[in-house]
Amino acid sequence: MSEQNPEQHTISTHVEEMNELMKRRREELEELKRQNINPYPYEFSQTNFSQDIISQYKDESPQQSVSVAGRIMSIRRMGKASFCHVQDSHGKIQVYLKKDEIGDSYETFRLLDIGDIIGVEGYVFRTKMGEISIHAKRFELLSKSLRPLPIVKEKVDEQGNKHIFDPLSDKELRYRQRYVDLIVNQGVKEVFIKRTKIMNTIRKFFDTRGYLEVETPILQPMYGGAFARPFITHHNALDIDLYLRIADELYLKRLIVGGFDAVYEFSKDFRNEGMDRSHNPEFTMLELYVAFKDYRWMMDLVEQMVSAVAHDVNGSMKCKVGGNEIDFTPPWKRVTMFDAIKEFTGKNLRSTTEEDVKINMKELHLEIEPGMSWGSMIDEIFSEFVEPNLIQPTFITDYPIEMSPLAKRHRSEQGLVERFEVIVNAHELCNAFSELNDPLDQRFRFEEQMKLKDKGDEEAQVLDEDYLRALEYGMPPTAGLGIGIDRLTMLLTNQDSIRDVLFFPQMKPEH
RNA sequence: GCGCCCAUGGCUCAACUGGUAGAGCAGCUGACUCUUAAUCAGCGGGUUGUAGGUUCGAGUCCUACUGGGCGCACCA
Repeated sequence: MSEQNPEQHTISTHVEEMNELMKRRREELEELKRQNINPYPYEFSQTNFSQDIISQYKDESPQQSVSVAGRIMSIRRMGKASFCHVQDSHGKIQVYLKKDEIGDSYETFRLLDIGDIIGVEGYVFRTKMGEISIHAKRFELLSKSLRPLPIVKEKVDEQGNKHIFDPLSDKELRYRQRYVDLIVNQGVKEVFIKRTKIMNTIRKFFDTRGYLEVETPILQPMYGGAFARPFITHHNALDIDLYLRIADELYLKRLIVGGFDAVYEFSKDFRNEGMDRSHNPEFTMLELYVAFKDYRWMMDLVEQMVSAVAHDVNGSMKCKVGGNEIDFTPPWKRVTMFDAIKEFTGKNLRSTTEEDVKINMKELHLEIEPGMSWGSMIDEIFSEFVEPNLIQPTFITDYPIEMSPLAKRHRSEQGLVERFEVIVNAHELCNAFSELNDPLDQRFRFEEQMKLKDKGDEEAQVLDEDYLRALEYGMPPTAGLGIGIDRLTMLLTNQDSIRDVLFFPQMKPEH
């Protein structure tokens, strides 16, 4: 039955689910076919973009012929002449069609709707009311739309301010049907274009320094490089379970062992955890590893890179995020974790015992959960009392060793590792350390993690024997970095939900 | 996972303490060959997320479910 003529499908299925608006459009589709107009032709030679036409128009110049293609976003019919706005990938332009000019096809235009995609050929002119428009000589239907689009109207007032009326605001519809959101909501595209620009700028920044972009496995026989519960899948032919990566860290460092000086990857990572404004089950992490460098060097690099990206994307080192203005101009403040805690709690916890910290936790009214180590309590105090206060980009350095099984012991501070995070707008933006390359210490740290795992910590890391084998061959001193691309995009585009920087955020099934 | 809030025509929203659903835009018919949130005249469109319950009567109250939002937890 696969040879059925598509013609026979047109009004067949799902008629009962259709409302009158959709039925009406199918009737128009039939009418177009009856008139021998192909509602879905194969190509159109589009030579101009709406925005270029508008920005390049000069009243004195001779008539310019143009050809644009896009979606009809509004129609104003006045008997034998009509105006409509056509939206292409760059913007919108008004089109003027009159019967004297386009003849019989004016009747075809009567069968068109908001949402239909057309191609228009004509010349550019300015209307009496002052809007640069296209006087159509000819138009062609390029795709008939069968569903009514949400109608968003806008008005530009005398001061040139745009007023949007009834924007499509239903978040569920916007996320589930992002295509509709992109069509009708101005500005949504901009966020995603910026997202790509951010990644391109980072790529350029690294490439000019000779760092190699690489790809490593997403399906891993063993997961590692972060604290998180993984997604599990199954390979039928091998009959083994595989994990979707939670990080690519251990693979990139294997490549450093293999002799690359610097490798990076934009890594789609997957973590089987709760979802909220800053967490999507799949997200994008940039990881970079550079041989013969340490975390101090990495701080300078991060400062340069992020400020370059901010400037490239927004044309300024400063950007508005919520109610704050964030200034990415280097140098950023650098403060150790313990100095930061002292600054915001008045407590010096650097040379304390586990018992001392417990007393301080109580004084600060924080709950002590069973099995909390010295390091995890310090971390808790930090996230409660320090992090919320850090708005401008700030390097927090030198973390407790328990929280960082892949980071190198601090060269001079007992119980700490050489690690930093950058906090911006009260959230972690990146995480970096001098990488642990002592294979014996790494084995010891993995074993500590395994003990936690045995105690029921589902997020403790697992011992990776092959990774240890790689380290045993010798890894040079290395600096490593991870940056959440989604969160960086949120910052630079002033979006407060990760769903607004992902085209298709994870949603529960519709029905 | 827990708590709070939300769900009404294609879209944006209304409907006082429960009285049997209304507007704007979009759509349709007609008028209009420089309009622009076009205008003018007329018309149609809803088993109010789903399933139960209370009531003479439920969009409105109750219960469960589904989906969404926010917060908390989890989140290295």
